[in-house]
Amino acid sequence: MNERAKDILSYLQRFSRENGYPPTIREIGEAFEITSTNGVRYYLEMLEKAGHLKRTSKLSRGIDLLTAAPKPLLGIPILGRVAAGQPILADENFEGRLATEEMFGDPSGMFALKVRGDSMIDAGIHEGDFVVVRQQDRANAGQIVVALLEDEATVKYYQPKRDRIELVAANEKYKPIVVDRDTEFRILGAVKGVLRVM
Amino acid sequence: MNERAKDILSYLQRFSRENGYPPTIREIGEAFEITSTNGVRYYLEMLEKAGHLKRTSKLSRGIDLLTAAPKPLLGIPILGRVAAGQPILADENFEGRLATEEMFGDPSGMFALKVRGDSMIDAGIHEGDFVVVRQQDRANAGQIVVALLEDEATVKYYQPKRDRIELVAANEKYKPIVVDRDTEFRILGAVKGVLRVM
DNA sequence: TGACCAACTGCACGGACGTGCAGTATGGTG
DNA sequence: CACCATACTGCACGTCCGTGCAGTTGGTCA
Repeated sequence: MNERAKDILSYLQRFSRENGYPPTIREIGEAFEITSTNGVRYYLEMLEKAGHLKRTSKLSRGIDLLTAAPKPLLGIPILGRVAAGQPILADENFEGRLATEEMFGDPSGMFALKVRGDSMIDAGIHEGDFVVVRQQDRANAGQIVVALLEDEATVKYYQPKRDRIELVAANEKYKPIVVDRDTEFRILGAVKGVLRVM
Repeated sequence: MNERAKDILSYLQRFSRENGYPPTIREIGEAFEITSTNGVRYYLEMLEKAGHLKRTSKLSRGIDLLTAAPKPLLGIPILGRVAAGQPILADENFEGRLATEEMFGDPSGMFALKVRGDSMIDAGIHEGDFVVVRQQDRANAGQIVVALLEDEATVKYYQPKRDRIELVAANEKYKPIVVDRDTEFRILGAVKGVLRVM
């Protein structure tokens, strides 16, 4: 695949993005000063063989781009070592991207809650933070869970005992909440992350 | 705009997404069992007047969708009050979505760093957390900044004094770092958020 | 110098496609 | 019951568009 073919491919991508539909053979020809439709077809066949697009025969604008344009760099770059002198966003520093998708995986079955109160402050969860929760109705001992206690959702450490469940705060000021069998209680999910916006 | 028009609009969106180009009038007609092309045109005009699309006359597949299909639900839903009985992910609870784009705005000029050490633990920034940083070379007193001190990046409170700068930790164990005029020092950015994955 | 290939031109054909106009079934409203 | 709007049908017209085939141009290599 030569330079001109690549130019045509990126033209196809730009045209599709701007117009919402791909160009016709003749429109491509105009853009590249190819007067014959077969001059264009020559390149389209080339691009199709190279796997960059799929054509539907006899269909106007039947060009389906397979190599989508690279995403506009979603997310915030994560940097590793930052040394003096070199620009911060240099490639050597780059370690990945911060995007909720990447960090927490499939968002279905996940939700977030804004934290009220300071009961989990020793776990680094402050008032106003968002906790990222994976929906589940069971949890392991010691996990931080979101639980529903008499119509209110709370974030606490989960400590099941023989005959009861204790919900322990991460703050000396608060005593553990003891949940016995008679209390309406439900685990909503396990805390998988914390996000704070300042 | 009626129900059928909405159906047609979402068909247009699905078709475009799946094929890379919008359908022709006749293709729409087939999908909705409208035998006359003018039956379809009737709806296209309606949708165009309602501002959902723009048509280029005399052009095959000249449909430009303006109301883009809702994104495939990027991000994690943020819930407000969660009450017993009703399903967690009910609409009434929904308060927005957790996505780095939405929370921190334009990602250009932003970066993230993994925190080492416990010097900011009282500010709820723990070892292993990511701090989200907006690149800037100045900061206000009291802001948490990422600063470059002799080839090492540190996260601290920024406290400028008359003749020196103090970088204060949020942990009793550490004394403020005093930066005088002779020390190589640079502010990399201001901390705008914290993200922890557990 | 002649064979060969890449990169086209030129043209005709037929079907796909948008447009315009006229007409109609259906269901409400005064 | 007439009147009107909605939601179409039916058809002809012209042009847009992809296809097929034949031919040309310029460069390279033996």
